[in-house]
Amino acid sequence: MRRSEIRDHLLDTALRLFNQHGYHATGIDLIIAEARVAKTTLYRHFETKEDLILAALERRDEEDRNAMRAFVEQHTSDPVERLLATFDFLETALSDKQFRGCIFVSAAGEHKDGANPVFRAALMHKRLVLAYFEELAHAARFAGPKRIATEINLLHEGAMAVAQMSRIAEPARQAKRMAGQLLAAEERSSSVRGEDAGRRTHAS
Amino acid sequence: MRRSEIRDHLLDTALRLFNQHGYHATGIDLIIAEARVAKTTLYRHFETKEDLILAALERRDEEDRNAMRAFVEQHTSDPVERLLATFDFLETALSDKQFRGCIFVSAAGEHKDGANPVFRAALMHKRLVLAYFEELAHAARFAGPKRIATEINLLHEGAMAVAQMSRIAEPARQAKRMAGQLLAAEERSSSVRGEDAGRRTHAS
DNA sequence: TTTATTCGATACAGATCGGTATCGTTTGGA
DNA sequence: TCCAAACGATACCGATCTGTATCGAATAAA
Repeated sequence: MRRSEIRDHLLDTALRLFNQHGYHATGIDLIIAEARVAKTTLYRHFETKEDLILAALERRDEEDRNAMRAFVEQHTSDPVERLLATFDFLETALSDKQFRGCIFVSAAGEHKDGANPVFRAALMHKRLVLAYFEELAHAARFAGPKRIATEINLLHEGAMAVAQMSRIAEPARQAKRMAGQLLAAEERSSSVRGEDAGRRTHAS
Repeated sequence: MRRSEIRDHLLDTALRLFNQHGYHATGIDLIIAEARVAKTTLYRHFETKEDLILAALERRDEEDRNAMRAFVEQHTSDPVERLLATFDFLETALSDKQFRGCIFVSAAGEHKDGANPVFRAALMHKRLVLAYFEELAHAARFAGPKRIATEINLLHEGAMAVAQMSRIAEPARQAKRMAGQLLAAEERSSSVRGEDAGRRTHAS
């Protein structure tokens, strides 16, 4: 394995174990055993365990948001449908047998101090996701895109929290139905091509 | 302190520290230091740390659900308003400066194995809360009380998850507005006193 | 007042934690 | 081909973890 491959492999392994057991419960010794790497090697790539956690979260942050963007954009071009398509993407995540809750929520839950770097990294991810929802809400010409985005976000968080314990993907579908109903009642400025404002959108 | 007082005091202290630092990050030594109790005393009341966690969760489970019931029932007698009043109760919880996320979600997040007793205790709490929502939805004569209850539940979970990171209580108010809007569109069987079915409920 | 129980204090056991030091081997680039 | 860097393996460090053992003092009921 080349140097960059080892680093990636370590991040993959760490993320998998963090998701499976949590952050405190996952020891360095377990990570290197699963990754089949010497302890010295790990500490040559990451100064501390916290650095490893931060690197893992940053990687997943970019991966997740890129994957959601790609999924949504190739799924539909209608701006309102794109907001709803985020729940389809969410459903694929919750459908994973290995899903054990949002790793960023768990990270924040195990590092509750607001000044903790891990907490701040998790918070940053949530802000970026919210910004994407806002971008979609803006493109859909909703009257209050910020509020719409926070509503979509709240539904996402709710679905993930419920699925964390029930271990089923249904909450994603339910959240999508709720979002569809809420969005249908929202005012939108008419588009340049004379689309109806506030028309009822169908939830796929 | 009498024996029962010590036990209660230990549970109080443990719950406070679990909420502040998490479960793994809170050591037995810290708990006994904060509770000003000898280690032998703690282990005379609880066999293991896991037993302490379970006892703490069970206590909070009953406390929380009783408090919500009491809050809701004395707040209004209208069944639909009672469903919405659960969000007012939630707001009081999120307004606490010490709120760092739902302790049951955190417990499940740190004990992710579905067979783990701590996970199961957290799951049980969530089921009982959901059952209460279902009870309220049934009393409000909604056509699909089970679905209504899971929707209310999803909004609660979403508000708590968002508030865990943003550290503000606004998500509770937003969730209430969303719930009010969703419930207003739901069909209800007319009550015996000839109340309007499906009338619009105002969100306080 | 006696007696059994519970308490606090402390020392300690054994395991595990994150992290370092050492050293021989492998490997990739100049 | 040579050399520096990165590798694996392993022993080790001090700290911390959960949990136990010991023992004298406090306490409460009979």
